[in-house]
Amino acid sequence: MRYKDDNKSETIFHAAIQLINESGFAQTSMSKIAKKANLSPSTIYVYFENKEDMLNKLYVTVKKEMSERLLRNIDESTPVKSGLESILRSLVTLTQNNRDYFLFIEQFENSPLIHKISREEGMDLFKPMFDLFERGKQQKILKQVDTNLLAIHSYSPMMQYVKEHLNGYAELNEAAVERIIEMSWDAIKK
Amino acid sequence: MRYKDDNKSETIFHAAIQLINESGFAQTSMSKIAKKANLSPSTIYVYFENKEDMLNKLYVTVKKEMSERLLRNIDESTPVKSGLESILRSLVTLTQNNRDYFLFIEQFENSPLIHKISREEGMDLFKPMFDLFERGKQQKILKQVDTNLLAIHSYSPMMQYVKEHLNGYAELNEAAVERIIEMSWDAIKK
Amino acid sequence: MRYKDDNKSETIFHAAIQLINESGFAQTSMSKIAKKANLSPSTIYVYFENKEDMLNKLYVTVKKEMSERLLRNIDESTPVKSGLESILRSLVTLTQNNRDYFLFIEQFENSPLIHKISREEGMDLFKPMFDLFERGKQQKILKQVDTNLLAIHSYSPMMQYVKEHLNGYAELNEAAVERIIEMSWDAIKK
Amino acid sequence: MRYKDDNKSETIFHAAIQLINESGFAQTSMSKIAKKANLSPSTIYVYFENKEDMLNKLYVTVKKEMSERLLRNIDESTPVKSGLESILRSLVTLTQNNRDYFLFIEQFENSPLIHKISREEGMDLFKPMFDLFERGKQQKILKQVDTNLLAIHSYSPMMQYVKEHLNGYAELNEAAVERIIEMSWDAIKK
DNA sequence: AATGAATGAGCATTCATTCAT
DNA sequence: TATGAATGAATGCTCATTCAT
Repeated sequence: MRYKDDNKSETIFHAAIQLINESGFAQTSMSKIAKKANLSPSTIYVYFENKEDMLNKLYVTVKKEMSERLLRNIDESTPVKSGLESILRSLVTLTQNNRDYFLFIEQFENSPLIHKISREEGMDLFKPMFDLFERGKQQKILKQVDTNLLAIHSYSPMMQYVKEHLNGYAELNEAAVERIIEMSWDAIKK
Repeated sequence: MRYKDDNKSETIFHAAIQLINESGFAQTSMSKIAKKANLSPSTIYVYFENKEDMLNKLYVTVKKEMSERLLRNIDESTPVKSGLESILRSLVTLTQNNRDYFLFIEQFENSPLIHKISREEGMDLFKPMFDLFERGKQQKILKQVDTNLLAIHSYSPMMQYVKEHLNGYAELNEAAVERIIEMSWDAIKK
Repeated sequence: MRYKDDNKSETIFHAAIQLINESGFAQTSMSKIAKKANLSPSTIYVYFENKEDMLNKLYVTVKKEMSERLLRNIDESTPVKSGLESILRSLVTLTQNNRDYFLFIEQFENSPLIHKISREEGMDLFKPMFDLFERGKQQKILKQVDTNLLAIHSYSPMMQYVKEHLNGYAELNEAAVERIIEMSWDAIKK
Repeated sequence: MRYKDDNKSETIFHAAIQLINESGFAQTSMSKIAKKANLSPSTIYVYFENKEDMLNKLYVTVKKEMSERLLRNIDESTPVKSGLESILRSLVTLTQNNRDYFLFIEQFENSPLIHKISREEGMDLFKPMFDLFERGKQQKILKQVDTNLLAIHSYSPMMQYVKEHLNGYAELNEAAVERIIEMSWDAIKK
């Protein structure tokens, strides 16, 4: 008897992400994914309940992978400012080196196809970042506002910047990255 | 001979937006749109070349409508700070009163189904906002950085905040709106 | 009040024949014909009851045009042998100069879309040729067999030859035409 | 895993031929074929790429079947005259016993829906007949003309005769068959 | 007579999924 | 576990035709 093959599951993931990024979820059929992954369509159903389930698992997996790498360098002892810098610089590197993953996530960030539960699972992963800002507030380094507002002002601008570059509208630029970090800091610092 | 009915085109738009928001583009068939719009499926093809064309036209139309309303209150004489405030407050009001439009746009902001040309058409609409920041730089009120960075720090955080509320994660809150405007201003002001 | 325009009818004919020859009846829609003829689809229905009616009228008209030209040179006084020659040579010239007409006719010669009555109408047109052979039998120049058999041996081979050339399989060749006439004559002569 | 069923392919063939003969290719939808063959429409696509592909495969298959049966009785030792007789008599029998096949072939003999390559594949099958005439020329029994002309004068008249009967214009008649063979022989013999 | 808009019916095809092995 | 065959349901779209002017 053979066992489920983790490798196969990953092969499916990669095929799916590529196709979905290229042509969208609607245009990406299970057969096409199967063909790209060199499998039979029915094999996909060994690993996922159905197409929607596959998408949601894909979403959570990728999001987890990305957030772990993003937050890998910070812990409870990281100074707030250098924590912010680390996160934002990692964001730049990560998105540049994992264009596929990132585009995929963005595509579904606002889609009704992603279940609320998957979305929440994805958000929980960023808890360490929230902890960082919490700490900053306690240390009176940051503004005494809702932590979520600090988070928003921290990552949204860089996210937006990075997104514009992935879509190919301009070259990413080290000086700009530096500026954005400073500006975000100005927004949240006391 | 019968005459084309501009109304019909709008009816299709509304039916399409609602359905797409509810279940996504893939799950929204032309027949379903037709049924909701009380039309024959073939009539849709009198107004649009195909499904993709419909989506793109929808995207540009909605984006135009929204940007016009968003920027309606600013002109070349508006002081920079009150311009920013006006835009951000309008953003809040608009998205609250036009939840459908806004969710629709967000859903396709990162989709490969939207052609580059539609996306660019959409971006051009925000020129007045860029002009405002340009002016702020000349008046030495704002940081001397790339105007795009000023723009990013101005609208991304509020956009993100508003998005979280539309998705139903929290109640929108006037004090928070106030805070976000201040924080964005801190980010971009000299 | 305007009157039906014979010209328009012909314009439709030409557009239809061209499109049908290129892609077949199934692939040729009324709209496409209308577009090629620079008309509204509904205008076609002023001249024809429906698509099938149009096809049948087209068939009979073209067949009539062709048979008239084919038999134009023979009458009751034409000697049998030169009558045969005239017809067969005309067949060659006609098909070369009216490739479109000929291909169209061939395409429907065996189609269930052509009504029996149209087909019979088409056959009646060849009466003068049958008369010629009748005369040949009376004059004891031709074999005393059913006239239809004489007809068949006269035109089928040349028709086949000509057809092979229209389909582009070989260059039409004067010597061959000469041979075919001789051979057909051998087949029917006493 | 299920296994492909050659039978299924034939079932589809038969259903298709019947429907196409009755109402033409345009009027014969894949669903109708499926229904007649007691299959799901999608199953047809397991066996054929698309409707056009199905038609072409059908054409070549039927043509092959017919030509094999037509030429089954002749080989390199068959005397020319009896070879001709055998072929023409087989033609009569075959078409009478396989009306469906024959009508189908005739219907598409001049259709642009049949690809050049299918047509050529069909023509190659008649090589043995051409060999027979080649031999007749070497033995100085037949006229020293292009072999194709001999072929044309041999089968076109009988083909035409047989066609007229399949279309129901007259009863097929043994004496006439005899005559046609003689007349064709007169046309090609030295 | 002429026509652009409108449409219900239907089409070829694809799809997510299940079956049978 | 793995899979190619099979399929009912659905899809985007086109069509012949009619409507309304």
